[in-house]
Amino acid sequence: MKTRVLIVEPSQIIVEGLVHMLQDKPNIKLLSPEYNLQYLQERIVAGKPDVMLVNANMAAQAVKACGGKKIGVLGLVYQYVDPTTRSLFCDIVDIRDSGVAIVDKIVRAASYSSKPCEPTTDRYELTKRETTVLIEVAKGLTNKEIANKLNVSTYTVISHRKNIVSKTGIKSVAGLTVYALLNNLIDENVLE
Amino acid sequence: MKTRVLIVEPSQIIVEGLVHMLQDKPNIKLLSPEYNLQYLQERIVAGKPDVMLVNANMAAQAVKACGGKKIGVLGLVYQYVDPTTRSLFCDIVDIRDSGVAIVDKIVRAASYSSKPCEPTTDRYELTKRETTVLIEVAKGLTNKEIANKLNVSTYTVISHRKNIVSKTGIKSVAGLTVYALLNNLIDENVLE
DNA sequence: AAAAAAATCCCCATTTATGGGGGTTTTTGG
DNA sequence: CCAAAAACCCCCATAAATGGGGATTTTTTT
Repeated sequence: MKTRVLIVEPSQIIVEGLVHMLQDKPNIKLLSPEYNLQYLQERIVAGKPDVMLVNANMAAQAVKACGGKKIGVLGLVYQYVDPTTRSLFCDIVDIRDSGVAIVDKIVRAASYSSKPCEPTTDRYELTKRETTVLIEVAKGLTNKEIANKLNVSTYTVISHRKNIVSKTGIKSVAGLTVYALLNNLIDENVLE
Repeated sequence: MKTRVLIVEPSQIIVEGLVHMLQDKPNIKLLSPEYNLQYLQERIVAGKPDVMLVNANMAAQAVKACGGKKIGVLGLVYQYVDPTTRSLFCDIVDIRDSGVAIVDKIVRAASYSSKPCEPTTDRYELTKRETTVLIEVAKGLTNKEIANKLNVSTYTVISHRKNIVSKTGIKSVAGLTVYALLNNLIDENVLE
């Protein structure tokens, strides 16, 4: 029986590429792809995919959308993905993977789907303020500069930073920067 | 007359995607794509492309390979590309661009190619030691830790860091981390 | 072999950051 | 309205980084 695959990916190039690489495989039935998350839940109900191949940046929403259903969720990765996000997926498809490798991962994910991808537990979450502070840290501002920008005392900024560190477990500015980058909190233009 | 386009991109998915998006366009003639840089120069001589669409990570080599020839070089970008690399290209094709946008950029790049893409001048360069220090900084190590790892005194590490700052103009650890990430000096696994 | 560049090392004063502790005031959700 | 969470503020000691200033020894290039 064919594995039903739903691709969820905003890039037309990649969707086209995947479709043309997978469409004639004997053990795969491609559902028509989704380019965004808007109607994902409806698509899942209607299409009954066994496996979803999802842009890694849409990780959390996609996993939520399949809400307990037995769907193997594969992350589609362009470049950098943090371990936390990675752990949401059964497996990772890298954009540089060969066609054979991708088919292989899809088939394996389908068998995975007997145990549904349970949303990972105990995920910390940063508060609004912590997130804004993190962003400024990742932009390279000092505590004093951040304090001025946010109109609070440096004590407050330091407090938030302590919380960020204890929640994420990341101590260094470098690590926090990567974290912010990976979570799309900042982009390449931070390099003044 | 059709614009001759050479795609240089290691990812099969992306190449397939681009080929299927571009192959039937009336004003574009696709040369068979290259997946790596090995025979690029020969391919350029043989195929006489007007435009090259090149993975941005291969920027420097690709521009060098077209050595003064009148070729419009477009950078193909997955995610993050630093301004310096960006400046090597006539224009940037983002992986999320639509088919129409890509065709448009190709056509414009073809007219560009009357003035050949001259490699940017005055590029500073980090020395070997500076680069290794930068990498460790971007991994989040302290000067002391770096000194131990490299078996030099912290004074030396600090010296190197001063040089890095004066050469790159980037003062913060956050900025240096982004820089290292963009230049593929470190990868996602830095998040312990 | 001489000059230039890279790599190494040192000191000092000042600024920032870290890690620990303690709080109060707003906001938010039930 | 009340409890919990978030946001805010403060102090201290220590660690680390920054921004100046030097210097010597290796390597590399000419």
